[in-house]
Amino acid sequence: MKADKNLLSGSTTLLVLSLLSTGDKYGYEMIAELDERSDHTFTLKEGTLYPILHGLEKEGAVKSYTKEADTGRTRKYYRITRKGLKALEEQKKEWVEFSEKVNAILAGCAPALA
Amino acid sequence: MKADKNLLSGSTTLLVLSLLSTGDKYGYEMIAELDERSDHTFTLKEGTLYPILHGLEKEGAVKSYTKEADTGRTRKYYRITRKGLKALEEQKKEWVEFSEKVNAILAGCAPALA
DNA sequence: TAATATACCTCGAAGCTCTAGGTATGTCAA
DNA sequence: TTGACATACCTAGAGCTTCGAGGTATATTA
Repeated sequence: MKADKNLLSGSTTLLVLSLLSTGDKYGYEMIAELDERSDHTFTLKEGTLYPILHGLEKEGAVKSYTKEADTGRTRKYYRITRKGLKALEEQKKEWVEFSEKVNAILAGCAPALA
Repeated sequence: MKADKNLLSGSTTLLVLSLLSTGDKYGYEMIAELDERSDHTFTLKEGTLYPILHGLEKEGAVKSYTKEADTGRTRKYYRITRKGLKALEEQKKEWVEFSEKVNAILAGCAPALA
């Protein structure tokens, strides 16, 4: 499980932007959706996600607004910007190249021990 | 480029063990081989690799021995152990699962902006 | 003989995530 | 109505990983 945590490092922004590309979402919702859609592999902690969202907003990749839910509770929604979409495309491309190269290295390694 | 650095995080040990599974190697050699086989995507720094090798040796995943090269220069070779091979298999499996899940999330995201 | 490449090493800075705390509100059961 | 729990947001500091920058030493080559 520890390895997963480290692997996750570096792809969290990509995952968050990817989520937001399908529609506006609020923080708590993103954590639940990522956790569910990854079968509990990507279980972002709040202490991880919120700073990331603040950072993305500061660099203009997302914009936030508050909206009241049916429950009466106030939520802070995030919407991806054009700039964010461009960043998403770029990071997606980097991820594909990266993963292909890791797979190429792994393909060249010896098979499992008997 | 920054993203690559972060993506690399967490997969370095996997890559190093993978290299060693094809034969004994010394540090400087691993750096060059990884760099070349990845088209300069995985350019491990010495300050990164040597501490990793020391850590792997401490936990019994590799063993080191010195050997004199034809040039007369002394090199420190590393050999992967049975324990290291098991770790490699495990990390390989984790990587495959992880990358598949990232791809699944990405597949669900909106297409590129026009 | 001086510069460069090889080959090893360590320390402190920087970046990212997590842990652990805090605040506040809505829901539901006792 | 009150206490527990889930929802929903936030931050500060610890921990882990990589990198940058430096150091040491030897072989090659100009």
